[in-house]
Amino acid sequence: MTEPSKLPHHGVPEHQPVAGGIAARARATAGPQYLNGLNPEQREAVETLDGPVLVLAGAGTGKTRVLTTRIAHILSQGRARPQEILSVTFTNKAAREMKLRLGQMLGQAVEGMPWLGTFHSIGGRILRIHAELVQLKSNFTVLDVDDQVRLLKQLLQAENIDDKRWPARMLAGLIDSWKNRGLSPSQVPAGEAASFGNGKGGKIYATYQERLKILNAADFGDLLLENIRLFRENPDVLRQYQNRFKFILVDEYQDTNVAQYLWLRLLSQAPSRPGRSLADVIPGDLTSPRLRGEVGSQSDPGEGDSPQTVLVETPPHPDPLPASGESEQPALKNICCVGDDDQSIYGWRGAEVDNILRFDHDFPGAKVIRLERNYRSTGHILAAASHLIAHNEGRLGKTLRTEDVDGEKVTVTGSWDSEEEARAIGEELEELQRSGENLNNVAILVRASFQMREFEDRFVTLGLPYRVIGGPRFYERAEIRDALAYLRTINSPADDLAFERIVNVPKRGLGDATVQLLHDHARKRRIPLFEAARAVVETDELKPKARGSLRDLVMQFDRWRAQREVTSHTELAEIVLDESGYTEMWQKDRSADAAGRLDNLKELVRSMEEFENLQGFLEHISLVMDRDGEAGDEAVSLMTLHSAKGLEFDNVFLPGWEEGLFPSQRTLDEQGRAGLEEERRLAHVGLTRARRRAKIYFATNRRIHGTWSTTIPSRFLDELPAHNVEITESKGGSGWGGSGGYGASRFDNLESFGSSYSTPGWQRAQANRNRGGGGRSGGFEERQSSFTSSDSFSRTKRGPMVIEGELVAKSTGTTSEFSLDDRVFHQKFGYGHVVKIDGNKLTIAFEKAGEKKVVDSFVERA
DNA sequence: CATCTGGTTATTTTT
DNA sequence: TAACCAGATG
Repeated sequence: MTEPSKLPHHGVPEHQPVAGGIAARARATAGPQYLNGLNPEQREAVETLDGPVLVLAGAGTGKTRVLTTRIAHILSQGRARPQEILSVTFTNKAAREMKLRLGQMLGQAVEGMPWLGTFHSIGGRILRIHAELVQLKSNFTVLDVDDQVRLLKQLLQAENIDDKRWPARMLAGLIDSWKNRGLSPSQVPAGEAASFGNGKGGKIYATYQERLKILNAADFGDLLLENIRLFRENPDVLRQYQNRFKFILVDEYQDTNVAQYLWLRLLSQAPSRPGRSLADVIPGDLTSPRLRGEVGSQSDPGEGDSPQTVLVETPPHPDPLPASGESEQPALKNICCVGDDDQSIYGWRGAEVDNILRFDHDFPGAKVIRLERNYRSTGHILAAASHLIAHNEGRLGKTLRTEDVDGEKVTVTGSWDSEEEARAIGEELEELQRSGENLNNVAILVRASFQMREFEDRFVTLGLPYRVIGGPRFYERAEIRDALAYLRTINSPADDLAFERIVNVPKRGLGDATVQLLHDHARKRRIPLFEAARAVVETDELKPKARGSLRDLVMQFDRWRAQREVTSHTELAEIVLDESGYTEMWQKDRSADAAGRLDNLKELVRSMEEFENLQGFLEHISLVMDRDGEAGDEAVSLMTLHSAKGLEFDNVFLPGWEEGLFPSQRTLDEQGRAGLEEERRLAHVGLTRARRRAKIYFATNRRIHGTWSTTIPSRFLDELPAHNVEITESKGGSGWGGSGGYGASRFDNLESFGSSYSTPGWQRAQANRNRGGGGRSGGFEERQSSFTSSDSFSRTKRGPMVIEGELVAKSTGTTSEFSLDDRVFHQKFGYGHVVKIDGNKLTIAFEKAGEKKVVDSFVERA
């Protein structure tokens, strides 16, 4: 996998200089080679091997480097063998990155690090080994959200719950959040359990778990939660892992949820003696005030289930030695958590910032090391980001500093509306391009994905290459899941969810009625759906058409299963996709993304090659598949702030800094101050992605859900230090009558922002504004009327704008190879025909997307 | 059983 | 506005 032949230099982060002059260099020569170039704090983080360590690693301070070097250090010091180190990350990408860097550092393949991976993949691996102890078989299926929802829908129907009022999706989210908090069905506080489906929510959660066992399946949450249950109910198993892992390393600790925290806690205790119970393993103190408050406060004190003890679950067998167990504080393992509280942006998904804030409480005697030397951004950018994040209260506090030059100031640009914003950024991008900047060094980071559309439209007209990062992950795409469902059905005939998914895809005339019949049969005879299908085909319960169709399908699957013995799994996949008519279905589909879907299917089959057999492939696919590729050609990256975490670019554009959008009104409404702080961290993450240039934008008018509304510049703008910020004029905005005046008044407004944030009146002004903002849950749209009138105004403005776009296009001077009425295909918009030609600039009427202006190199003849 | 139509609802997203 | 889904229609 990781080739030892990789260039040794490749993995060295960025442009980190050899730290701090003579002293450091002298010391560096003293230690082993791999310690060279670490600054003193990094070095301390690497060399402090004993006891709990928390490394607070600010943005761009060499976090991954510390983590990998620490592993190298442990190995080279002979403190542990590779298989004795547990090293967890959140994403596959991070795990891959670590493997890669480690391989380079050690000059060796890292196959010997079997326990380096994501929480979920490691949890899943442990679970497969001991599957029978949690009522599963080791080849259990990992369900995706789709499967979960489908299953829950069935359960809701069985309970006669109106799924209009109580959507399955909502329950899926609820169950997921319970699992994130480490709560099994019996542990969910009664009040919460009753909050869904007329009090039946908790019951359905329990039934859902039972159904999962019958289906031999686990959802993502189970990979951790069932793991925790495994450990709690089987102390000997837990002990085995406690013994094995001499060192534990955790990446992105600020993103851990309660379940992950509990899992880590269990593993990080020194192994207890055999015969002792859970009380040893989980000291009562584990239920920290935070957890107790969270779990306990939400249920009635009088409930029989005693929610307070939830986290110290009663073991299956009563503790034989409770008294002595309590007083002992079991020794803690050598656990090292790396994270940055200022980059915690996944609170809404269950991450507990508190985990990192309370680290030294949870792990007494922990050593806390701060990495504050930033090797990424220039001075002004770093100062702006630091100043901004300093407005947060719930943080451990770090001050990033750099030895780099001040560089360019952060710019703030106001525009009339979001369209002008996109235009302004488009022009800046062209300017960058002209000045020889590689577009791979440029990113546009938005708060919400709907903002991307405007940029895409603009870039398409400009012919500016861009790529969208994020969006649905590879294995989440419908075509991939369909293909997987076929393979799952072949592999395990009892996988009802998979069979149900593809029974009528492509259309075979087997609709709801047929499926319902199969369900009835299956339930009555307690057999899987597939077997029910086989049986039903023998009866005359179905209409001849459906019956024949179903018989064919059953026979096909029988044939494929037989073929499995004599064919490689990749070949089998091709055969299945072909014979089932699935490939054909997409070939016939004329929509824009059909071609892409076919590509994805090919990619899926190709990726199967890396696995031994079908079984192995299916076990890992849901955990390991992610889109990665896309390295490809030079292009501007377009993504959300969330998906930008961990990345860096020379030039970063940050549009949409407006109240309501950023910070998001919804977050503010739902999470209050905590929500605001998380939004602010998001802003901090955005700014710190930039190496050399950070450019912020806000628009005065934005269309939200189809209606125009006036917006106020984001409060985060007021929180930027005036000294490091420059107000610039929107380039796209200059030159129109009317808008200049508006722009100027905007700037008046802005003029005050720099100096006002620190003035005494600032707080009050801010409060006023907030009140105005808070009270306008409808106010966001309220101004609409005043802007319907301005709509005609802006429409007249659109005239010159379009011409401008054409001028840019004309300047390229080439004549198009297309002619009027040509039928063409565009990657994004699909099929259409040419209605106008202007140099290399085409106007195309798309079948689906309507009329668009597109540069000819972006379309091909259809 | 497939297709059409109207009502509804709008972040962020590993695994 | 637009995209998605559920129920009514052919």
